[in-house]
Amino acid sequence: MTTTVLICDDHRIVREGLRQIVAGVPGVDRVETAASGEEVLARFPHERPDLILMDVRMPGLGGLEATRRLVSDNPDAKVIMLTAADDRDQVAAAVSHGARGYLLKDVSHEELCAAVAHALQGLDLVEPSLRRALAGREQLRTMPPGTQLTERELQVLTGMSQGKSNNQIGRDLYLSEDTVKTHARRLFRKLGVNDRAQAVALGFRRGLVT
Amino acid sequence: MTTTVLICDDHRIVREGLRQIVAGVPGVDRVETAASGEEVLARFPHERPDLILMDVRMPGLGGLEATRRLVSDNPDAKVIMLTAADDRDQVAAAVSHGARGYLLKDVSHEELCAAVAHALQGLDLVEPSLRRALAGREQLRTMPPGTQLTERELQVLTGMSQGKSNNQIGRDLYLSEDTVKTHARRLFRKLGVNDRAQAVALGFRRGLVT
DNA sequence: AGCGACGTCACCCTCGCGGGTGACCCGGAT
DNA sequence: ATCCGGGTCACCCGCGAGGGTGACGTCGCT
Repeated sequence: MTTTVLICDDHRIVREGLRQIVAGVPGVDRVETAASGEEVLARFPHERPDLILMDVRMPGLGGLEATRRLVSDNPDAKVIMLTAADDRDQVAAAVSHGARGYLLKDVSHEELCAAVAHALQGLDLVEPSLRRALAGREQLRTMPPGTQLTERELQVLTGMSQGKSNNQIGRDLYLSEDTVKTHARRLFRKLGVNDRAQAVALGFRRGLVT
Repeated sequence: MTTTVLICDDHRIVREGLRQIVAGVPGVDRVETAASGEEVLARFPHERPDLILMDVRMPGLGGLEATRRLVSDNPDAKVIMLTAADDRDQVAAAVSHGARGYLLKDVSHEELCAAVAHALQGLDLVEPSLRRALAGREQLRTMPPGTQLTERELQVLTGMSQGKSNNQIGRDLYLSEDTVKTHARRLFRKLGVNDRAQAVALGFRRGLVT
């Protein structure tokens, strides 16, 4: 039985770098690469990799959404999210979306090897420096729906990030301005912000909008 | 005489990946790595690398500002910016800041080797797919001061991206709210936007704020 | 049948935002 | 000496944004 690791990142350089490192891990027989979350979803059913290393920040389907869908369809999939050092929000979100663990992108060669080896043995990964960020993990998993942005709210936030007024957003979505304002108020509450500028900033930082 | 390439990226994985590739380029004798723009500035005078590969997106001193300062102090420095596929604004900005060229992060192994080899021969690099983005290069270089954000304006924009009101920004910077509003108006004009939400979005997209 | 989340819309009210304009000071370039 | 860019501050004005509240419909779950 062969052990396969699938690497997913939109930057070829990162893919190759990871491949070089992961290929040297004892017990890893094959290393595959994918350039997008969509590709992972499409290939997983056929290739059944034992472990997936996936970047959070990707164009199109982001790492979070890709993981959520993947794990939803394939509960046995093991996903380790790769993240920059500064997006703890995304890390917490990743775990709540079904990732088995996460790694900072600036881990050393050795740490990465060890992490992959551990993950292949079925262990979940928690980077020490960010352990506290996961203290609220259970809260995230069992978080009442009231704290996740709904589709509509995300559409309104996207409109805001494009500099549109509530009225313009309403016309785009075939809604009244008052309805847009209602969604705006609700998403402000969920994000814990007071105005659209803050919402846009937080949206960018959390990767909700691009 | 040895030929040295200095790689600068905040992610160790990317550094190692690039090192693997660049080390194989004919004519390259040494490959050094740095984790931040500050480190490059500090080490350049002593090590005098023949070529620097620098990521645009880095915490602290960004790739753009690091390049600007480096080239300002050392006009003979050769810098190639590494950029994601979607930030053309930053590419144009990079060139205007003194970079000799740029590469998309998902270039192939071969393209990267060829690019490094060319750069070491003193040629500037222009990725075909983004050549048009540089049509305005001269405009950028000779751009009248009226279109670059001033230090104050950037401070105000930063405050906006942190969700602060004009009043709060004023208190932070020891200015009156009216003065903040004046800076806000001016930076809106320069960015071509109508409100702070648009300004924040554009700021994030152009890498002016993080 | 009841409940809660979501979506839609409306009304009121307050306040900060953004635009326009004018003014003064400073420093560097011509 | 003059001009211009930048910084600082002030006034007025209109409008959109944001908060509060209430309402009604549709789901899906229990």
